[in-house]
Amino acid sequence: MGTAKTTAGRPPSKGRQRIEIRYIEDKAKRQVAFSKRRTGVFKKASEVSQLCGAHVAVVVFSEGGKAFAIGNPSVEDVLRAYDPLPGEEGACLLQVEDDDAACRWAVESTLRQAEETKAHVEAEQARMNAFGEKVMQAKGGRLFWWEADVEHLGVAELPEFARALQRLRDNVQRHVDKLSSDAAAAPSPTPLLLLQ
Amino acid sequence: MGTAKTTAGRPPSKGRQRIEIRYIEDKAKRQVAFSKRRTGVFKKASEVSQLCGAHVAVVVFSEGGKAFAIGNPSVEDVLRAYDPLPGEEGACLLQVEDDDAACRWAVESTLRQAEETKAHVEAEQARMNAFGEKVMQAKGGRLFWWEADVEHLGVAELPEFARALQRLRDNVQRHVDKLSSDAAAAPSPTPLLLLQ
DNA sequence: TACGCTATACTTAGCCG
DNA sequence: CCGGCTAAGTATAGCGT
Repeated sequence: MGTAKTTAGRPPSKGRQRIEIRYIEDKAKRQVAFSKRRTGVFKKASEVSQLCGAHVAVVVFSEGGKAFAIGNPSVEDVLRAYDPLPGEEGACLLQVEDDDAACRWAVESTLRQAEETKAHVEAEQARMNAFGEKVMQAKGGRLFWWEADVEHLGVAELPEFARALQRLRDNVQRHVDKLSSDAAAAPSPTPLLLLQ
Repeated sequence: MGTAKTTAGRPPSKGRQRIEIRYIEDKAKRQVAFSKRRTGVFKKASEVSQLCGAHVAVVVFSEGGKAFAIGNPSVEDVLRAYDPLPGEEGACLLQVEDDDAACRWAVESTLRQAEETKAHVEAEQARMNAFGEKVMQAKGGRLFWWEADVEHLGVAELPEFARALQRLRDNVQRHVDKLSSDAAAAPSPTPLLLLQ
């Protein structure tokens, strides 16, 4: 008895232990975990792709800056479809009143999207403009996108989101006011910010 | 006894059954599997990110053309790092996994690649849906769909839109309150990180 | 269509070679 | 670093609500 671990010389392996999903401080363990889990994620991704005929791309950068990627039909194709990879956007002018980092990110994305496929976007907008239906609902017969999203937001992101909405609402109000009074003036008094 | 294996009125559930990793013909099952597994992949990806401090991006297109994505620090950041911009020398070593699995789907999906061309166009639409799903709050972008709609909407429709936004904001506020009280009750130091 | 449940298949932490 | 082993933790297929 005592510490009799049984199996005399070899402990029967403690088997998988529960771990917290926090940064693994131990470098060796971290690297092993990365290797194993990266494989796991890739496998899962491939399964989704095969089982559901979905197009997927996964890109992972290790801390060492090494990149690993997998994709169906190919990483490039999927990423390109998701975002027409930047390159010739150049500088763009747009109205911005927030210097928040998140805002910049969003704006950049939006710009790329608009620049690259303005026509498609407009076509889609025309469809969404079925405002008579409701400013666009999520496709899956879900609630409005904002309702669904709010529930998925983390507590840290909510305040920022709330602020964003406030600004958006103000924007709308501005448009209302503009349309109510007059729409002949040219948009010049608006502060312009240069983003790249 | 006889066939009495049904535990009276409730079958004891067959539990998880083994399935082949091949395209699920049954549309309903396929959709369910997609939904569940997409969540699973995202979770795994986020775990790799957290545990190993790795940057990761996952983009998934459902057959319906709906896009889903997650990324740390952000999908765009990771993708941009992955794809060396013409002029911005990405000094990152690129190592594409040449796994057996990888090749397999690539081959199989090559057949669907033909239709992929069309998917490119639909991608724009999908991308916007993705934004909705992930709540990318583009604040000042002038060309974001809702903004564009606003400009095209008549005076009569704006109030309704504004109301919708108001409702949204209230929704957020409610959620914030809820999370705040929860946080106060439970001293959980981890509110919820990014990555769904 | 989206969840919740249960039994199981699958993934993987800890070790060793 | 890669691969194998074991046992325990997770993800999920099939159903029901």
